[in-house]
Amino acid sequence: MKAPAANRTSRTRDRTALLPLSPERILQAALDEVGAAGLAAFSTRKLGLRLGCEAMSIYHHFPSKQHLLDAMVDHAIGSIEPPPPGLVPIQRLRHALDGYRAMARRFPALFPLIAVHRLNTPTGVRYIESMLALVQTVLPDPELSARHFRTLGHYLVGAALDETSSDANGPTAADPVSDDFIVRECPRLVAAARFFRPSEWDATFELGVQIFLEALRHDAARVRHAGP
Amino acid sequence: MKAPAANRTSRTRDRTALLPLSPERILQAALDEVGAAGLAAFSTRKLGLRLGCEAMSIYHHFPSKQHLLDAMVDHAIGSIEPPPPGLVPIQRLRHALDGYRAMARRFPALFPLIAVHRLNTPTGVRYIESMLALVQTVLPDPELSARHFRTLGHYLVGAALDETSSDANGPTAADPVSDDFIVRECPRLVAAARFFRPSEWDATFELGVQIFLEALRHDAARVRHAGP
DNA sequence: CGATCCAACATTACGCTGTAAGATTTCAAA
DNA sequence: TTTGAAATCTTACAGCGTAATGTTGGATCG
Repeated sequence: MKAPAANRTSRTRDRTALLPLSPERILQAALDEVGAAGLAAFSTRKLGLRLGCEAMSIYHHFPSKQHLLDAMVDHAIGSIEPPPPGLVPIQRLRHALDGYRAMARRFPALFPLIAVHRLNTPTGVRYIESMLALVQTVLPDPELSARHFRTLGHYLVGAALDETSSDANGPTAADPVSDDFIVRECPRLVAAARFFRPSEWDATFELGVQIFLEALRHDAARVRHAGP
Repeated sequence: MKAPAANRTSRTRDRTALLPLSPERILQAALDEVGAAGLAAFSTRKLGLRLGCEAMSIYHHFPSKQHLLDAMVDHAIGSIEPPPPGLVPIQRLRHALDGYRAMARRFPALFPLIAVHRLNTPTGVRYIESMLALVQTVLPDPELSARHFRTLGHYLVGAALDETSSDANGPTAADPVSDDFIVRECPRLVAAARFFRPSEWDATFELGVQIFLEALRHDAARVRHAGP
């Protein structure tokens, strides 16, 4: 009364022999799928298709789709390269900032999720701790270092979000404004557009980093001057 | 053969008499619904429930849910208060930055969408143009003003996103790290947590603004000194 | 007046989603 | 070989956006 079991069995055996399901393989496939089709189109059924299994089989390794998404974010955060140890603190901080941006560029389709995600996993808090430690090395004052760390983070997330979401991932306005309108009403925007192109992103990001590091140095000198 | 028409008709008459559907009313109800239940739970059916109509009736006023979401973002951007005109440029810019943050706090549940949204509507590009004009008033150089505008925007979005998404809206890690772990492994984070509380957000945001405005002033002076 | 037309709203239906519940298969250990 | 547990599949359900189609009530016209 049921479908031919032989067919199903053989497929299953082939799969389990060649491609046993595992959290690692599922995670990698999920990252591939999001990278290829985008966050919005990511579904357990499509992931099952990519993995060669049914959607529900995934739930044996991840209790929910949210857990899988969390694992993806965790993987991305964990993939951020630590700055090289042989440099002065402020240069290590610079590398750390570049490392975060590089992560965003490695996972552009996932980044909108990363930006909004609370980093309350071991990987996440460890990353935060390491960045905070780096800022405190440059600026030992507890309050100022905490605030600088926060504002630096805000700039980082904002910049990475802009660079990744303008890629192709963010929702596009359903009826965008015409070029005519922009040319007619926004002369400054038209003139500045030249510096908004992707080829200019590196330089613009660098300017922001420069501004923050300069402010950090300045406050560090001020604190050193005020008290021991 | 159909359901009693009298019942349906009377309900319809009551509704059209008391609450005629319109884009404005739908938009307001949508903003209320998102504010109350969050972006993730926002659906055309629930919106219909709130409006006292069927889900499909909404489509007579908005061609798709995406159009409605775009209208919400547009409304939020359009609600940003322009800075008072009687101040020196840098103080107007300061007010403009506060105005953006105030908007984010007015629409915390919607902001994750705003942050990722391309502002390519008349309202959006006009807002960009006005902010760019403000930056150029302080720093006339075309390239530097364009880059400063961008980095300022990145900081603004990052800060607002952090303040709103930590509210309650962002996805929460499915199995968060224990407090024990944090206390054991992240001494700096524990020490700094005091400055991460919501009561400290104003001061931290102000520090970031200060840093950027100081950099703007500095570059403006540099440009004035270099050429006419 | 009745006929006509149309904007506004409702109904139904389709394919998609996440996932709960239960059946089934696979495989190692006893 | 039997047993037990782990891994996978099947089925089913409620909810989603929305295409297609119905229905209705009021304005416009002869």
